[in-house]
Amino acid sequence: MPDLRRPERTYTIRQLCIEFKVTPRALRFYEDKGLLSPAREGLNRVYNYRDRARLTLILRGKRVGLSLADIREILELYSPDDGGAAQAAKSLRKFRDQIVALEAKREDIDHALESLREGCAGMEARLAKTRPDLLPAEAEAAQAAGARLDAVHEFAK
Amino acid sequence: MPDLRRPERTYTIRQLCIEFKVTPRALRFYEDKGLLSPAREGLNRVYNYRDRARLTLILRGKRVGLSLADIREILELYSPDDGGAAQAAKSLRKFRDQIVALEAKREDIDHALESLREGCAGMEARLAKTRPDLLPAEAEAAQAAGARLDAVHEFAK
DNA sequence: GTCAAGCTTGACGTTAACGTAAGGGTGACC
DNA sequence: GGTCACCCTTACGTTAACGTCAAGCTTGAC
Repeated sequence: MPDLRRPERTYTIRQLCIEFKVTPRALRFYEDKGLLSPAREGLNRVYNYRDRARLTLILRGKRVGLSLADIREILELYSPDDGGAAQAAKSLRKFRDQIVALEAKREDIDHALESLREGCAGMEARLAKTRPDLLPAEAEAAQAAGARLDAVHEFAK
Repeated sequence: MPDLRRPERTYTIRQLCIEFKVTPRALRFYEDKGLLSPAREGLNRVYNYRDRARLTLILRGKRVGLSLADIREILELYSPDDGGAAQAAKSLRKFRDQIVALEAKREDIDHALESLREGCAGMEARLAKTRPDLLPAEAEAAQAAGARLDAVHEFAK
């Protein structure tokens, strides 16, 4: 029984599905869209280590909000199919575009987290006054840090 | 002509649409889904400062990949409609859930950015060997930092 | 030999988040 | 008084990313 991550290992569709908690339909769909292209054994799909790596990238891309089309573009950037220096220069531009877009997303997330944390602190302060018994254990730290009740209302910017 | 951000200001649907680069249809849709509820002047919608603030939150939520349903839940957390301490405790849990989810997303973005930057560096190194003339201006820094060509292939994890 | 498990390819259904067109009201301007 | 330029509602269309059957092949277990 080989290590689940040994490079020479191969996977059935179901094995990958279980590992990554997706459905066979999804994997076939990604294949349809050109994001995966596993080998075949007769009719059956056989995924190898590279396919598995691509899948992790696909799912990560999805989690950060990229469309399958975007993800496909990125995956194509990594495959040295090439087409000459002009193509490479174009790829480089796309890489940079994606980096800029993701950095913006990171900013948004940071803002959102800040708002949420403020709202959270407000809630904790409020609960601390009325029903401290309902507070989760680690909330005292937030209180000690000086949570202000009116933070609830500062949700805009 | 009042300051565009004075709290007492109101906005027509079109004004908000232009400012935030969305369509009237989108704003009406958000209203349909319970994320906005502007006042009316006859039939016409009249948005105030609070509505505008909610809209910024809605769009930010969208950019970080939340569904309108998620965003609505969060918005409801901020409105002190209340319902007692039990309700507040529930809200607090939801706040924390969202925070945890967003932190995970941040992690994903950081991973993705790392991969992209490696790929980018690989591309730059490659171009530097073949057609340095096609390189954008600031690329030398990356070269000096020791970009390795085979980084292109380390896209998995 | 047949039965269930797991694979395959269609092909139609579904949900979210709007787009788009149809039809109609109101006020301002020339 | 016609024609913009807005605004409204209703309703059907669209795209992405699958879900959900349906029908059929293979293969090991009993």
